[in-house]
Amino acid sequence: MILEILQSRFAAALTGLVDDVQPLLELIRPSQDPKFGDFQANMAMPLAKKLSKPPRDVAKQIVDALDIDDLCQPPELAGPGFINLRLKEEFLAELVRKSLDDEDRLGVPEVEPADRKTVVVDYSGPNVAKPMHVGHLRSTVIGNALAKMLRFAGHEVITDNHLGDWGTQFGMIIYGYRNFLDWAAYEKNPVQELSRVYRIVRQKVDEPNKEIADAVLAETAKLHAGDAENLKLWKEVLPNCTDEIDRIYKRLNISFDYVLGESFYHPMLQGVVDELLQKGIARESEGAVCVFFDGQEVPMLVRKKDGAFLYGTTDIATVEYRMKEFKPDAILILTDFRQSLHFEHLFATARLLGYDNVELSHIKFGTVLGEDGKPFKTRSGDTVGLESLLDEAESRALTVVKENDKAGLSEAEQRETARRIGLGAMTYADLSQNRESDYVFSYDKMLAMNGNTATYMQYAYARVRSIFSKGEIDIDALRKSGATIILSAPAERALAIELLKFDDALRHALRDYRPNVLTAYLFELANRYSTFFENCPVLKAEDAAVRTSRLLLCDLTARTIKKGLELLGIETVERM
RNA sequence: GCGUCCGUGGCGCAAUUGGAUAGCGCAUCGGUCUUCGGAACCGAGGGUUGGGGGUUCAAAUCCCUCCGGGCGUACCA
Repeated sequence: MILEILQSRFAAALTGLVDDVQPLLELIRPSQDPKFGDFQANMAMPLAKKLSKPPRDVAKQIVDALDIDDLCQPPELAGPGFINLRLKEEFLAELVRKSLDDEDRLGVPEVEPADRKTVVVDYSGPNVAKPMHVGHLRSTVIGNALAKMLRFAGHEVITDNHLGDWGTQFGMIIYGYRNFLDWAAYEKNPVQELSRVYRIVRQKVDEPNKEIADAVLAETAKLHAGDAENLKLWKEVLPNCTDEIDRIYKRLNISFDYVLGESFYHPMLQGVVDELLQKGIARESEGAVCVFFDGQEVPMLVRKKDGAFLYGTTDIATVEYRMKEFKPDAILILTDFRQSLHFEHLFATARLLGYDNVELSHIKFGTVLGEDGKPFKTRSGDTVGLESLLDEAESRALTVVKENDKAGLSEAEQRETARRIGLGAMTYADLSQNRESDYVFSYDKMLAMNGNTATYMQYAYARVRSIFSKGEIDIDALRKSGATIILSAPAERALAIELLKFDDALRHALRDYRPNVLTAYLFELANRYSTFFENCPVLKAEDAAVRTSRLLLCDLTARTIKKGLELLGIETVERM
């Protein structure tokens, strides 16, 4: 909010100097050091180059043309041509007031109607044949956060879970079902037993055991060709798998607008291949049907020589379906970065098909690694199931909750608190890291509750709330009072400025689809609040006006933290 | 081989995409409490941003080169 206002003032001062002022306005930023003021404008240097004048002269020229006295102290020139701005208390107070009065959005504006997009967010996408594991958490948690943030920003968001319910892994399941199934175990826990036979087959294929590998491919091809027996088996097995997955989503508190798995697109695949051939986009090579790309040796295969379709075929069908059905401006697909080449190929093919008016983005993220630096497995070679991870998170949280409980929570309240804290810790661990980096799996790290963690923020939130309950404050009356915001103490001022950066943090996070920008902001906000909390007594403030003002700052802080965490898919607690 | 991503205090990571003295968490050491929740706060030590060269008023960021690593590289997803 601050930034937009400053930008409009600078825009006025810059008119006539360049054709396009927008890139220059981007160079107005929060100062990293308080001694340089609150914000700094860095456009004089690049502009000086264009005008071939000394940068300090250009800076001076900008400052002279700048009408900004109502917002800040006289701008200061520094270094090669930085323009440093220190905001006036009244201006900050006015903006804080606006945010306070904005019930749902806390002063964050929605995107302009012209910029409003329809965005398909494709995330999670587990293979239904095997239990979900830690690797799926990244796609699920990051996708969920981005979808929420985009929605809050004012975009039309369509979430779609592209289940892996039709690929070669099903050939393995079918083969395993026929040859290795323990019926008693299957009756008892179908998914666990299916995943056991899946692992057996998988291992044999990897050995490699050519006979079994061929048999698996044959089962897959039969399924895809419509073989009645295999289809029947698929239909028998699938509901068990999806039930299992749904249970986990429920626990993670995640839902989708659509769950259109690979099998949904199967009827369209032949058409896709025909279309690609017909338009001369694909051709036959070594018995397979392929799309080749300029300057690249490896093609994307859309039909194998045995007639079966592939990942790429399904994904093209998916793009076509989404374009027809949803008419999106953007399609975001969240997967592991190891699939980068595939998506380059897919998007290039989509453009060849004429879909060039849509943003197609592969939102990639790093791999979850074990301590050996290899993709994560337990000692026995299994992946860590998501459910056991959730259990662990909650039980660790419960221990901490019990140790620290001073509020006298009931047993049920303790459990619910632990659930929110444990789940929040896990979610936050994923979101707070730059998504493109790999990370080494560790319970301690994932479930940490000190430092830059969800728990720290939840704690900050609970502390704010406790002020209101302790003081028996009527929040509605307080908000409606229209009381003056006073920002004379440095900690009050710093907190207010941080609160007003919420919309900037969101915009920045969405620009690169990076939730960690938002977590960093929230952490900073919680820090500022802690400093404020230490230095500025609220209930025992020196006079009534200061007390009211501080209560309002507390209120806005609590609401901002709550909203921010909510956008990340993390719940808050009133007491902990 | 080719493509691609990466290398930042002991460890784990940031750095608003080229901006001022590279920040934060953990760990280590020291300090703060008769005040609203100590799951807190304040401070200290620790860095030639893998090496070298270049572009620029300005480089962790861009270019070249070398070293080290991850991933991908035709019928898995």
